[in-house]
Amino acid sequence: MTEPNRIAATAALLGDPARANMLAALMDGRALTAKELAFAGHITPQTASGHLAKLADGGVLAVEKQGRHRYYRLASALVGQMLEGVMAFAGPEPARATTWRGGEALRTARTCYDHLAGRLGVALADALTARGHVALGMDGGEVTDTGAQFLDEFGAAPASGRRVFCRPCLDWSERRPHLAGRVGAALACRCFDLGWIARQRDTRAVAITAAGRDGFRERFGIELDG
Amino acid sequence: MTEPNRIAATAALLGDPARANMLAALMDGRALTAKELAFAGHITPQTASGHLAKLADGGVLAVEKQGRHRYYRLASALVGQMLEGVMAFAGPEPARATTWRGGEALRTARTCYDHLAGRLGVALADALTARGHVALGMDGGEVTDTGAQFLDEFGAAPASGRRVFCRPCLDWSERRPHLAGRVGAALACRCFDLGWIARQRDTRAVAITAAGRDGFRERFGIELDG
DNA sequence: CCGACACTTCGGCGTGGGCCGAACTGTTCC
DNA sequence: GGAACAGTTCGGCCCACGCCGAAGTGTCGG
Repeated sequence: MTEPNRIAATAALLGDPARANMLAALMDGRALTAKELAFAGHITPQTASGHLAKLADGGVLAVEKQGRHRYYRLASALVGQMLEGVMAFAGPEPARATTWRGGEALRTARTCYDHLAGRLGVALADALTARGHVALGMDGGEVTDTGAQFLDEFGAAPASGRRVFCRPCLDWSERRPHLAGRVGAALACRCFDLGWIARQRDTRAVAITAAGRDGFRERFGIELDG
Repeated sequence: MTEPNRIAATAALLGDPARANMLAALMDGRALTAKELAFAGHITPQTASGHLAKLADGGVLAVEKQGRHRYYRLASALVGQMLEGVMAFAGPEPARATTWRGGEALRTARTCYDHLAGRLGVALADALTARGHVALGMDGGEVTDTGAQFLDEFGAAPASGRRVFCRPCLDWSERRPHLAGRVGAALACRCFDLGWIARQRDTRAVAITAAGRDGFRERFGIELDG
């Protein structure tokens, strides 16, 4: 198969509404069962089964059998980045301000594959930038020495070693880059561990707990109205 | 339209072989006429016209009328990055080494939207890294002070100002990151201006000129066998 | 003005693929 | 063992969409 045809085959996998919905549901990095994904795709389990088989066959999803359940998840970080790329382009409804179902919660805080996005995500990036802990641009980003120290203290030290880069990820609701890559993943993971944020059923939106409200204010100076 | 549906609609645009071929032809950043794109997509002009209208309508392509010609090009850098993301995932034929039509030339040196890729692209990235001019990782990259000075002398200074980041772009043939973003674009542009490389008809592969062979050896220590 | 050319629109054909109901496989739990 | 449940496979329906030939619009050149 030629290269463009592989592109087409891959894109076609993402190009069906039911599959796109299922993939969007998996963008929070969790593994879901076939039934849950059928619900996410607004289709019956039989139909979902066919779609999931195609996605797995195409290397987009990885599947893990566990008893009578089958857990599907994005096959690799490359898949997450590919979807991010499409989302960054497809972006939010152009111009005309809409409030769609559950939109406000999603805009406030959500996960983006393995890191945080939405107003919380960009606020974190802004706070770390303002304090000189990270430098972030459209093209790339980097953790400074004080930043590495801060993250270490915070318990979100990315695997140490060479220079630590932050991959920027274009936020589709805020239209600005936020922290992704290893740094973003470590930060999000630590926030979950601290109980500052919590996943919710059937949505990528995350809830900010009372502890989180305090924590984000004290450690990052972030005040989220709402 | 909900967010996943916009993802699906966008991906569906890329998910047709004829359209994927046309987009691949546009990945070198040039603007092509409808007829040229019909050839690239292996379809008749009527069919191409329909596809191009859809792509333009979806914001993927920008069109410019010029006399009786219509020049189509990728609408924005976001489109290029989206396609890069899909290509990075769809990647080369898995494992089994194939030599496809024009494959060797493409593997040696090609353009990737607005920067250089292939063996030449990663060799440039390696050379600049080895000399401490840039630091590049999977997640991000940065131009050092000596690097900024070097690029300035070379005539490929990216718009100055704040810290200069390099966006890494996963090379689908070498499976390693090479220089993209503003830095990669400036570098590629300068190499074209110097006459070190030249575009070729009907392919994204670029030819390395005699001057280029010398130049890359002298300035970057790059010796390309072949 | 008229032919050549680039490109688009229209109309009709064919097929690929999404959809679901029904039936089948495999696991869990009592 | 049998009921309940997750998930898949099968078969048939149907529509969306890609395809091209033919015809229409607009631009260039003599």
